[in-house]
Amino acid sequence: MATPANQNQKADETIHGRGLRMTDQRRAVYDVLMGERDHPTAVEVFTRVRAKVPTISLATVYNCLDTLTGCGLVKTVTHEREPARYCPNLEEHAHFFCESCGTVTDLPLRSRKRAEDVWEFPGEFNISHHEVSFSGTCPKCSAKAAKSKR
Amino acid sequence: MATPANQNQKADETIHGRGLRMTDQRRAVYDVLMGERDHPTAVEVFTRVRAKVPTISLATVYNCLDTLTGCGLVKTVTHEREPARYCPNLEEHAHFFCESCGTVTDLPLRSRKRAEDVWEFPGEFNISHHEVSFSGTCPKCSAKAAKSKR
DNA sequence: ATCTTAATTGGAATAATTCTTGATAAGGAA
DNA sequence: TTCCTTATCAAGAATTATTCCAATTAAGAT
Repeated sequence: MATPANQNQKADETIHGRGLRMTDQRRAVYDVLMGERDHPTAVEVFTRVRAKVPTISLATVYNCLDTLTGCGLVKTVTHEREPARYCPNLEEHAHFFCESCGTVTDLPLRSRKRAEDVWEFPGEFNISHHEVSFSGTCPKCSAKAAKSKR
Repeated sequence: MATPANQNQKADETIHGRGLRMTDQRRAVYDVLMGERDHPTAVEVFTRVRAKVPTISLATVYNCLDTLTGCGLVKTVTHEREPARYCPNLEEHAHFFCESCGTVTDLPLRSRKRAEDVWEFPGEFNISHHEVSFSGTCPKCSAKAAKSKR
């Protein structure tokens, strides 16, 4: 069981609160994201979901991902025009993209820090969103590279 | 004259240093970016460049933008799978995307601040790049919205 | 049980970008 | 200069992620 029951119920309520239905397809997509939290692309979600709902179409996966993000249950993650990835972590965080192995890591905000304080806003900007992405090599790949160099 | 002479010479040297040539097309693309610094898309660069080099093709504009970014003379800016934009500002900075008027604003780094200090890196990550983008409404559009609401 | 509307499906359409191939042009050697 | 080699360019085809569309299916309300 990928998604804890209480999380599932909260998702249900959120969906219903918008006058929408928690269909099998939406639940399955949500479960996939809550299961392996590795920031899959739409196509990856599609192949995983088909294990549970073999008749689902890619268009529906896109639709489900849209509704889930629209409800605020899931976040869309983009990086350099690569296919969009999806993430059920609702806490404020940034992402690290490993150029070597392709993994994506969540980077939590350090306590008492705010992104808005790092850059200078020349005027009265009204911030509704921000997205921060780092890239380079992850700890595993960095270690591997250091060893092979020696 | 869009690009100051000394900037132009530096660009020449950078290009030649890589064994490449500063062709009319590359110069024209670079001039366009240094001229109106409004983060144009490839297609926007294309239409502007055609005023100077009417025979240039879109493929060449893409090629030129690639070589210029490869040489570090220009940066590619992406935001939520919208078409890539191009920016000749080489200082470290973030971008603000106005959801109302579409303009992109450079946000300089506050002195003595570092992006890496805001997020927690669980392990020995090797950072090679980072990209930070905010979105919302710019000062002009915020003011307009406030006035019309009153 | 029926009605109404939301949701799903499969395929076609779109849009940004990349690839391919042949033509052009530029710089260096003879 | 003339030739040779290689980089660059141009035009259009190809690719890829995503969205759109029209027809069917399913769910909840009456």
